[in-house]
Amino acid sequence: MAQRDTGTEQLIKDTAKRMFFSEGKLHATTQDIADAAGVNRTLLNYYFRSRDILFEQVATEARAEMSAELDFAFSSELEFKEKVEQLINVFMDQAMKFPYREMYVVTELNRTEKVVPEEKKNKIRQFLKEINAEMEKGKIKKMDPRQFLMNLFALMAYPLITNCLNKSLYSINDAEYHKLMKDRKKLIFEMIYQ
Amino acid sequence: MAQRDTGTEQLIKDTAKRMFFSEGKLHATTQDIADAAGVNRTLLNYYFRSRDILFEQVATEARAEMSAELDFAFSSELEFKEKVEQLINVFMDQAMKFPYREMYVVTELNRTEKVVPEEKKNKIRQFLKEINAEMEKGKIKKMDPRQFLMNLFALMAYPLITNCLNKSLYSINDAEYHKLMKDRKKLIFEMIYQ
DNA sequence: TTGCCGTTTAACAAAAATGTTAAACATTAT
DNA sequence: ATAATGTTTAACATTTTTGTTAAACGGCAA
Repeated sequence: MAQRDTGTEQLIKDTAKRMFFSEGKLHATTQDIADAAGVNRTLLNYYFRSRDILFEQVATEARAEMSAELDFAFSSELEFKEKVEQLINVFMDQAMKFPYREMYVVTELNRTEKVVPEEKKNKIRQFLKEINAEMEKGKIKKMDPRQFLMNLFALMAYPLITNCLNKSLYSINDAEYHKLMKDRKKLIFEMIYQ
Repeated sequence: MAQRDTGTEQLIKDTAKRMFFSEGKLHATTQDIADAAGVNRTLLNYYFRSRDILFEQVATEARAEMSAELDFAFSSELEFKEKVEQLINVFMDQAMKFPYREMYVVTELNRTEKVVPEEKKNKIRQFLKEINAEMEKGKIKKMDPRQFLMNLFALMAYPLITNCLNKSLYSINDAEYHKLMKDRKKLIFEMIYQ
């Protein structure tokens, strides 16, 4: 059998991801995506059968990619301090590429009433314990470990979500913004870890 | 002439705001809003002529409300420290009511390519100077004042945007979440101001 | 009452977005 | 070459969402 695979299916998915996650075009229609990918809209139906299936697939892969990132950092064998450092690095690099991905996943959660699988909750619980242990050791400021985690993710994700607004507010271009975000990695670490 | 004013126009706007800003239902259609408001969909056209006009009006009012909040805190006559304290209070109270409002404004900015008026940029610049002065005085940790501002807003806004996810992750209910957010005010202040 | 006028409704119309089909196209194996 | 098969396209159909119209309703003033 001839498996031709012109890469169109992947192109469509990548284009959808770029529009949703990089450009924040949350209202993109199938036509918008087809145009951006430079293909006929019918191909979206040919490859994915329906808009909903395409969108669901994109969302599922996004969740999986994020999970993989976080798991990588959460369950590495490093010391807590290095683990946090790695988490910041990995997460922010990804968030710089796909600033709206997390927001997409979050609002998707809102819309579809999906639940977080128990397995992931366990990983979080495990990490919360590690945070707590580090606090007991006096390495980081004592607080509710959940607050610590929220702080960490807030500091990483938020400035990238508000990318556009910030560039406008501070009258800076992409390059300057990029530098600001790169500097942020260190700054967040110092702020969190003190 | 008889001005009857049954309050329907306001009801529709308030319902739209609630769905967008409180419930995060960004994909709500006119029918969704009419249903939620318990009115006939035609009334949306009667009062606002078109969906776009209604949405634009809602977005404009949202921007104005946020501006008002921030101006109130930014240009008060308080000392810097108290100003920050007030900002946290005002902003977080609002963000607890309308967790998705800021995100709506931001993505709207993304979609419509609106620019931030010079007047607002000036207010920010002014505040950045104050931040800088406070750093010079050694009251707060030295860093790029823009990073300071991003930190502040990140810590305030993000956990409320990810409301749903957090409640699920930490297996907590609305009341507990509310308490967590209340505690956060103090925590953010300490973290920022140290 | 009766007519006015703002409000509300239902039925219809138009537009936008999505989905389906059949045929054209292109590559590979035979 | 040509049959087979995966890919792409255009035309059409359906569904969803939005917009319009005319008529009904209801309070109030003349």
